[in-house]
This record gives sequence, structure tokens and C-alpha cells, in this order.
Amino acid sequence: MHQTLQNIRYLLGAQGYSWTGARAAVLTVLTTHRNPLRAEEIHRALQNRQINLSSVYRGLRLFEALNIVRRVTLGRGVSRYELADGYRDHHHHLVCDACGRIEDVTTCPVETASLTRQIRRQTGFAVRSHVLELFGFCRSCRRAGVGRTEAR
Amino acid sequence: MHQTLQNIRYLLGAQGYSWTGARAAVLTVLTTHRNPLRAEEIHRALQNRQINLSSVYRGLRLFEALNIVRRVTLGRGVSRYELADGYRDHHHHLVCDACGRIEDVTTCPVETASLTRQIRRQTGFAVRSHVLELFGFCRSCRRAGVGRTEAR
DNA sequence: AATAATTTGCAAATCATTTGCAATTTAGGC
DNA sequence: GCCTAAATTGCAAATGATTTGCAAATTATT
Repeated sequence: MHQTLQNIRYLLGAQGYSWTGARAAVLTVLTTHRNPLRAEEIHRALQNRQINLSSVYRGLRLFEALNIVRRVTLGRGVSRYELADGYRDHHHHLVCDACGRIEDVTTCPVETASLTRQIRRQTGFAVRSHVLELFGFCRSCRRAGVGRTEAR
Repeated sequence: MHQTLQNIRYLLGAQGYSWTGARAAVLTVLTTHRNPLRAEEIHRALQNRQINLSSVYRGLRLFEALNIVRRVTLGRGVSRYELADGYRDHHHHLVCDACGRIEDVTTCPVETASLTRQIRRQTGFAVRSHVLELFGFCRSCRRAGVGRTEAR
């Protein structure tokens, strides 16, 4: 079993949670995909296993609370999940408004600008985590000439 | 009528959309609140007027498409709406994990780091907009000693 | 292996948001 | 100001994602 999974397994045990087939399955999917996935996509990736969609949701909810996964909501209010910082590299997303593709960027302006420290000093707010999503057009859609957004 | 509303009214007209009671009402609420609001909150603020919740949603959807409002989704997958850049100052949010309060920050690391240009150069992705949300504990919750997150 | 505690599957419930359609309101021209 | 076509609204029902109650199954412990 992958090292990351071992760590998480230990963590769950230490907090009084069981290491179950459903949880292991969900985590396996998350550790083998780099893009943030919707609950339903994770479930679909598990079609061979006999895992109920609600168990996927329950697992994700627990993992989120334990900071094992983070939830990102890009665009139309659908939640997507990916491994949290500490279980993979800190990164942000480039979301193409045309094709919907999601790319990662590892450059983080929040860190380089030491924004956290500045905010703490100025407002007393202690930042623990952040989410940065960048929207626009990916190279190929831009080449294809996609541009105007539609309304109505 | 507020200048911002005048501008938006003109913009709608120029694009072939009507200036209706419902739309004006929704925009009035948005121009008089600084925090991002849920559709239902906007609707509640309008209880005296006879405006249906679906009209609120329809208005918000149109305004979002026209870049008059932007949707932000903090935490539990609920959408919140606020005036978009150009109709108010560019800013980001500090979301307190303990009390849920939302503060604005106007410092923007994406701009100061000229991240957009860097990404364009490195990946070909043309960033048009971005969303940055910072989570943590606000000064008063921190004083009150709130700290651990709950699971299960 | 036996028991208690935790988790799962399933189906029904909930919550936010969207939609069809008839009735109402708005934009423009007269 | 009045009239007509086009756009918008209200309402109720539909949708889609996510959550929940509860009995059955699985996991951790003894």
C-alpha cells in the first residue's frame, strides 16, 4: 500500500476511526488522480468495488474535517475533492472558462508575498489555509478562438 | 438612484435586457451590503417587495454572466454573490472558521506578484479573473480561545 | 472467537437551484 | 399616453447534489 495511505490509516486509527474498505477505496482514488474529483466521479471510479455513493460522501466529509482532503468549488457550485496540503504539493488551479479543464500551478503568491503575516499584523486574523482559483482561457481554447461569454 | 445602478441600468439596456423591478431590487440590495450574500438572504432583505425567489436567482445568474456580480462559494457549497470588480474595489475574503464571519482584504498578492503574467508566459493560460479566499480565525474568536475543529 | 462500537447500504429526506408555462411587465413606436 | 411584441415574473413542480435514519454488516477489542 502506498506510503501516504499508510500515514492516513495510522492517523485515522489514532483518532478512533476505523480503516474500512470504503474509506480505503476513496483514498486510493484520490491518491491516484491529480485533478480535483467530484464525489460522483470518485464513485464511478469505484464501480467494480461495491461502495455506496453515500459512503463516498461520508468518507469525504470525514477526510475534510481531518484535513486529509480539501474541497474546492469551481464554477457552478459543485464540490470537488483532492488531497490536502501535506499529502501532496501545495498548488492552485487554472480553470478554463471555455473547456472546463483544470490545470495545477504550484507558484503561490500568497506565500511569496507573505500575505499571511501582513494580514495577521494588520487585522489580527490568523490565516490557516487559503484557496486560490484562477479563471481564464487555456492555451488550446485561446488558439481555437474561444472568447466571448454567453449570457441569458 | 445610486450612480452604480445607473451604470448597470444603462449596460443592461445596451445589451437588450429590461430594467425590471426585480432586477433593480436585487441590485439595490447588493449595492448596499458589503458582504457576499446568499440568494436567500437577498430575497429575505426584499420581503416587503413582492419578489419571488426564482427571480432573485434569475437576476443573479444574468448579472453573473454579464460580470456585474461575482459568485463566491465559501465552505459548504453555498453560493454567495457580491458586486464584481469594476462595481466595487477589488478584494478578497477572510473567512473565520469559528464564527463564519467574512471580512474583506484589499491587498491582492496575485496583482503584486504579477502572477498572471508569469502564468501566461509559462503555460499559455490567459488568466482573466481569480478568487482568493483565506480561512483561519478572526481576532475575536482567537481571543475567545476557539481552536480545534470538530470532526465526525 | 465473542462483543461492543463503528460504519455501511439503502431509500427517503433535505437543500439549493432551475425550469415550464401562463400571466404580467417592459421597451418602443405611434 | 396607448398599443403590441418581446422579455420577465410568479408559481409550482422538477432537478441535482448532498445528507440522514435505521437495520444489517464490518471493524476494533477483549
